[in-house]
Amino acid sequence: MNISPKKISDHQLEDQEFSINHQKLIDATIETIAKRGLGDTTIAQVAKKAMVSQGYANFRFKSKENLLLSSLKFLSDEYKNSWQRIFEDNNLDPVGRVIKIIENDFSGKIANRNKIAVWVSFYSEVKFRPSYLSICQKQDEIYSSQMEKLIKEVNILNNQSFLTPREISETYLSMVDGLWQRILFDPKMYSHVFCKDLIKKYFRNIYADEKRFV
Amino acid sequence: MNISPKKISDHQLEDQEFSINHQKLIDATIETIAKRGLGDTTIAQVAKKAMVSQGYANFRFKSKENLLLSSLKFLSDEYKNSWQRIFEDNNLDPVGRVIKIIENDFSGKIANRNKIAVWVSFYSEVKFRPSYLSICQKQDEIYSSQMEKLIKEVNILNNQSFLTPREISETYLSMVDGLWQRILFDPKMYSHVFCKDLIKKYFRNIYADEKRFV
DNA sequence: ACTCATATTGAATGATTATTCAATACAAAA
DNA sequence: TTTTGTATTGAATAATCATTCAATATGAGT
Repeated sequence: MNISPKKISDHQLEDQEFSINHQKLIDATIETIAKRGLGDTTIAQVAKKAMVSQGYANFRFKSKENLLLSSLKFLSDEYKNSWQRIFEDNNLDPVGRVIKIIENDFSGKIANRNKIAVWVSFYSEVKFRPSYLSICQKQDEIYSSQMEKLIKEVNILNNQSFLTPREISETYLSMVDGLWQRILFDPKMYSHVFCKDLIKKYFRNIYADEKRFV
Repeated sequence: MNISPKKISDHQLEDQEFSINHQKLIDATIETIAKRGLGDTTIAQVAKKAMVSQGYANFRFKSKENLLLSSLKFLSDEYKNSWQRIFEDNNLDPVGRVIKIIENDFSGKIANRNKIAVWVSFYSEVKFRPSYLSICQKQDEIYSSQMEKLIKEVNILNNQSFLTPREISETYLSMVDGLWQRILFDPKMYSHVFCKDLIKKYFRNIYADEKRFV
């Protein structure tokens, strides 16, 4: 892999979003990574899948690095939108929101094998590319703190005090990451139903009276 | 005629794992992946670190792919040896063994940031390289079934029946994978102590009377 | 129709890197 | 010492790819 970074300004980034080709290229990048892996993803393949010329792909994103970064940003935003909506949903009580969060984290849109493959590819490079880290980390911090806040409400309503909201929230987050990774290994065994049930059982064990965590 | 006893020549002995250079190259490969990532690891860098010529590295392992595979195998075996010993330790009661397993999974030798970086790099390629998958998967299955057996013993001794051994074991394994990944993101926050305490608290919540899970 | 600005192409370039192999160092046997 | 077989080197090769850019297409304004 041969990447020479080339920074572009925020102004340029915004401009790009209005282009159809911009999104076509990002979609093609994600598909290609999912199919061949980050290391074997070339601009030529992405451009071909997006049906533009190779030169154009590079011209549009200034560098391969920038194309990858934009793709990670896109995935990250998509995920964030999905859980943001749930945390802000006032029609649901705290437990109802927790259940929606679990279901979202193992929905077909989020926890499918292709998207997980892309996530894990980027994760694996996080140590070497600070730009990847900052995108992933910022998102994770918000998710983490929102989750903790939500669990605090559940704890109060259920008179649970042995485990702190922080502990429950951290346990949940690490289980999700771990299960996603396991879906990559063995998608049959780690079906969405299996993963959701495992996590619900974890909560049921904590909140014994809450029958919705079956 | 005096027939001297047949001697096995040095080069035959050294053929595989007995060679010093063999191990030097594997160590150098792991160090290089940890430092630069799988995608940016070149034979030239590995050879330089191992202080042999580039041509020799390739000659010895036949291909880069094979060198990577051997390195993964080495890491995998090292990990396996560490937990195998604990599962077989008859001096400890079941709970004692569980605690040792947790401590091993977050020991400096196993859960350091370099080794995790290497693991995650290989994990991320598992979907595209069946040879990686088979090495990781086989090991994981044994670990998984041993853990389940161990938890079964703990469950019986502690009259715990709401959560099945399988569920507890799967939860533990996914938490470990998730926490390892998080160590990569933020090694300060996810210290070994933090990770071990989080997991022990999980067990303490299940086995309320077992004071060793502090 | 013509001009000019922008969008897009695709072939050429240059850098990187796995792999090969002829040449050499080395060591053991004769 | 000389021979012989093996270990190791490092330079050459060939393949892959990101990146560049001169050429061309497109389309809006006049």
